[in-house]
Amino acid sequence: MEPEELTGAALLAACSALANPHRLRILGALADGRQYVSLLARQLGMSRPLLHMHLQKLQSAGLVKGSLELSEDGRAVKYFEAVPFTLQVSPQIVKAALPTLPVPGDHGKETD
Amino acid sequence: MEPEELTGAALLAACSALANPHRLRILGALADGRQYVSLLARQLGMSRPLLHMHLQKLQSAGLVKGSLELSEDGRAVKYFEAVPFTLQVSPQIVKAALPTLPVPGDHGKETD
DNA sequence: GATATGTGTCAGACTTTTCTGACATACGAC
DNA sequence: GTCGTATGTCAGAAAAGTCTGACACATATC
Repeated sequence: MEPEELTGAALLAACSALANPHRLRILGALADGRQYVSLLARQLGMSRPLLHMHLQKLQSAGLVKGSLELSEDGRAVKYFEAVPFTLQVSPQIVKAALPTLPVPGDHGKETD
Repeated sequence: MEPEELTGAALLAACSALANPHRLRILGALADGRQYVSLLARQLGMSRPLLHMHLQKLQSAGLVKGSLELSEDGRAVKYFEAVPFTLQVSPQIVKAALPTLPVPGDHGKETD
């Protein structure tokens, strides 16, 4: 996530993912190390479907990474870990990312 | 906005302010230099009330600064400029900011 | 079998954000 | 006065985001 390859879409996705107190807490908790969903939900005091949704958004932005594994006793366990990114934002960086920012009323498809 | 003084509330406010394509465009446009509201609205192709709202959010987060001035011919003109900030975010930085992140279900007032 | 653990997903309600159109003010020029 | 510029604000609609409760599955243990 160096400034050179920071697209407007990636910047927007990252900021949107970080624009929620729950997701900040989740990311902060994963900074210590990987954890699986159900336990993380108990630690943070939130419902599992809700945590699932927030993790999904964080993963879509590339801020966390999940991997489904099989524990020794055979149960499926999904671990999440924080991606070691460093996001840097300044007015100039935002300006540089604008050309790759999707237009709101644009649905792609117009390459005639 | 050095990491040392980045509170959870400030981080959340900044990310929330940046989590919108219009506001990214506004901030990018102001990276070139100051501009007044009505002209900026025409340049960005958005309604003035809408731009006003977005500028308000950017200002609340401390990302832009507005100043109402009197032009030479006596008309009131409000100029906005980008604050020269540099926001840096990483899992560790988020974790460090968590203690100063307001609790969702907290309305202050409970110091009995 | 029943109970515990883990996984994922869905509909619907609720809340927040976004956006428009209309209204208000003030000043200068015709 | 009327027209143009600038400013700010408001109510209400529309869209997006958030959250819960229930459902599904699988595996291990009692």
